Amino acid sequence: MTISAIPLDAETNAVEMPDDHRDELRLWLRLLTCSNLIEGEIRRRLRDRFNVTLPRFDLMAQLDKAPDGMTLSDLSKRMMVSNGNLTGLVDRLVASGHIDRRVSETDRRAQMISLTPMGQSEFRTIAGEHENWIAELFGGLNKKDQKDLMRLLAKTKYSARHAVHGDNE
Amino acid sequence: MTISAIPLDAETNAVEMPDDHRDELRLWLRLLTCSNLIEGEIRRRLRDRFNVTLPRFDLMAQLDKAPDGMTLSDLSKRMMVSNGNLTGLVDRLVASGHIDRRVSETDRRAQMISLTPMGQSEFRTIAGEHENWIAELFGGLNKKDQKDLMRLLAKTKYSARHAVHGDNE
DNA sequence: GAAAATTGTTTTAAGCTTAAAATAACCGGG
DNA sequence: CCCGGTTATTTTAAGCTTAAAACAATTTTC
Repeated sequence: MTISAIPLDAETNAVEMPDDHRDELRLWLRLLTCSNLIEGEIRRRLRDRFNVTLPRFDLMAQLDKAPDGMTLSDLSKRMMVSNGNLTGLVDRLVASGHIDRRVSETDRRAQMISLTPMGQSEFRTIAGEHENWIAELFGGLNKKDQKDLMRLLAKTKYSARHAVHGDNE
Repeated sequence: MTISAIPLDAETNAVEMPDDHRDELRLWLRLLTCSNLIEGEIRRRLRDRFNVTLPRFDLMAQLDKAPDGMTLSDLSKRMMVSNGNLTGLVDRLVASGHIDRRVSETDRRAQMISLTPMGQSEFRTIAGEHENWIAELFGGLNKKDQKDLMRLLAKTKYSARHAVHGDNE
């Protein structure tokens, strides 16, 4: 079967239009808009109501799941940010008394980072509110919408990862 | 009809669980992951292949759609970033010869920003590639998936906007 | 037409972010 | 034990981002 066997369909004015990817572009722009809209509102509320930034909150969320603490490298992988970024973030959270850093007992290069009691208590208060905000922001979607969106985003994530890493990782 | 008329269903162990919003939280985390994954890859490719940042590219994209130029305020609204942010971004793009700024003839406070011929030509090269990257990243979704996702994201956007602005705007 | 409100832009201070280079400690042979 | 490679972290330089304050020009209102 040669290429010429494929019949030309109604859309074959394709001479001046190598590939039309405008739909994908619009999809991406809409995804980005949603993400930015929600993230922006979360940042705003965290700042206004709890005087905390999103990166600080994210870091504390990771630590809350690891009662025994984590190293900077672990945090860096989990949060998908650079090591250097974390150095500064951790410095500021230590300074504000939310987290503790102590040199690992088994590896003098590494530091174990953990929430202070104050940090944990403050985080949990914020996290409770945060969960309500998210529910509010997604309030316009019914359970079926949520399920469908979840599935399509899983597919999107897989698709993007595939394109990013070329199958491996 | 009083509240007591509502029968207790199977899920009513709700005593220790005021509202369960974990599904929405997972949905949000997945949306964020998708967005960050794709945006990160786009940033990386823009930098590696064209030595340009995403904000610069976004700014040029706005200008490309407005041949007669735009003011900083217009750009600020379109791009949804702060004015102060734009001042710096524009400074750097003027310095690199991609855009022009001239005082508005009708309003001495305002400046008209527009692409230089070099800026436009460079932008269009990049934009072509960019569109292909997006198509590649979303390649795992068929047309129906894309249509469904588009619809659900529209709903999400509406829902979030509603929660952000409380109906108005 | 002058005061008041609004609009357009810049400055400032603080924090976030990255890549790349530097430093330091570990680990696995030989 | 020491050499080379790896891993953990920090530093550096540059750019992005914001909110708030400042300033300047325009428009509105009386």
